[in-house]
Amino acid sequence: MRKEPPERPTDDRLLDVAIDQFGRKGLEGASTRAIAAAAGTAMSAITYHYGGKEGLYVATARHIAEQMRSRFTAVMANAPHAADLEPGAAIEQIFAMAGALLQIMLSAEAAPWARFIVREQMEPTEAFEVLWSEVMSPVSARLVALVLRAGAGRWTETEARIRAVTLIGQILVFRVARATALRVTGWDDIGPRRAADISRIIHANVHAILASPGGDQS
Amino acid sequence: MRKEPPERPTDDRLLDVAIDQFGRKGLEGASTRAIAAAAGTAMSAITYHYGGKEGLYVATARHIAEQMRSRFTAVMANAPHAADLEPGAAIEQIFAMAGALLQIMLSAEAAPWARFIVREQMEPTEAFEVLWSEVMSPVSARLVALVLRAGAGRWTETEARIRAVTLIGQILVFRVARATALRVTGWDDIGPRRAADISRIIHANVHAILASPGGDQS
DNA sequence: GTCTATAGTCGGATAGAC
DNA sequence: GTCTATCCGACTATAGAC
Repeated sequence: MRKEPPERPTDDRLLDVAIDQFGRKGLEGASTRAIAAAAGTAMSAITYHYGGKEGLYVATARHIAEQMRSRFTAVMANAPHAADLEPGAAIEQIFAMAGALLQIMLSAEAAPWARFIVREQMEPTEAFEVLWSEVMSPVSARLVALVLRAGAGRWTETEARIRAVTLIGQILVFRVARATALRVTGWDDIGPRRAADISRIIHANVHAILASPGGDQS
Repeated sequence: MRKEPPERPTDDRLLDVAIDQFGRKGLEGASTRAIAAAAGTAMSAITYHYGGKEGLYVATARHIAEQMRSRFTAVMANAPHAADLEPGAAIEQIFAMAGALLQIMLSAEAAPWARFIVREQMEPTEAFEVLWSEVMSPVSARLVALVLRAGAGRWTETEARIRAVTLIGQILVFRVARATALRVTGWDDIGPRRAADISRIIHANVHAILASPGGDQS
């Protein structure tokens, strides 16, 4: 009876452990010994597969970027161009993006990703460039375009960009300041039911922020 | 000509460097040798003043908590009890708190604090308890009470708490996801003028989220 | 492709001089 | 109160067997 039923490849197992360890301890805090041990292999396997600790670190960023990208493209796949949308339709698209982002942020698998990414926000390395260009840039570009359409001329480009950041912040906070969010709400965890409560309120907030005063009410 | 003009005490200099180093590298990534060297003293000074690396780490959390607490109490000092306020007045109080929080988050001195705190969010240690009880708990308790008043019965306690978290998130994002916020806005830094732009939009967002549909418009 | 063995560096803690 | 000197464990990297 093995721990890894179908015996996944060594390099994949290393990557899984690396996401967790680098996210928790950082590049310098995590040790290759501990990563290799948790992956059930020898430390030198890291050298063989990734060329060393830093190589594994960048590979980790690339893997996270790929995973998040695939989840976003699933949502944004057949979405129309922002420029072609009426303001009301743009808001609907923003609801869809916000919902998807919240779902990713609250999912258990996103926890290790988030830890890794937040570290890169504070002390960006080569890995941040990968995350930005692969995931954040396309997602934020679309969000800004949609906010601009939803504003229907009420906001400048800069104002739309700032608004986009505040929208993202409302969702990110539940992952990035999770410990605090749990204390404030008095929860010990965020299950599907509570996720729905959060989603409902963020939906209401986004609508309140973006809907034009005399516009359509969804 | 000395580097430290009035020759500040060794323990204070160690604390300053520790905030920066622990924030950037984490508890395990930062080295006592590097901290002591940057503070211009010997490593054994850490043992003498703080009992070791972990002692310095907790002392760092305590120092950050004190600094933030003093800034918040300056804002919340003569503020009336939330329960005594009309909804409109409660919103005004929330504007004041949001403005103060944003100012702290955007200040240069908050950058090292934020790095330290965000790490604690992801992997809470004993230090998180200090930060929560000294700063976050009183601030968030007041914010939740104000949101509840601003809602004037429209929201349950839980809904008010979730809303409070989303309000905080809009501000935190500019510190916690600063690297991304700068990319999205296209800025290379956030000066006073841009801080005012952000403040204005957050003000508008808070108003849109909290003001009752038929209520007073500020 | 995965392992063991080992080299060389750097970490935190501590003893003891001043 | 601050320093130097030293111990020893943990780290990354690498060579080489299989």
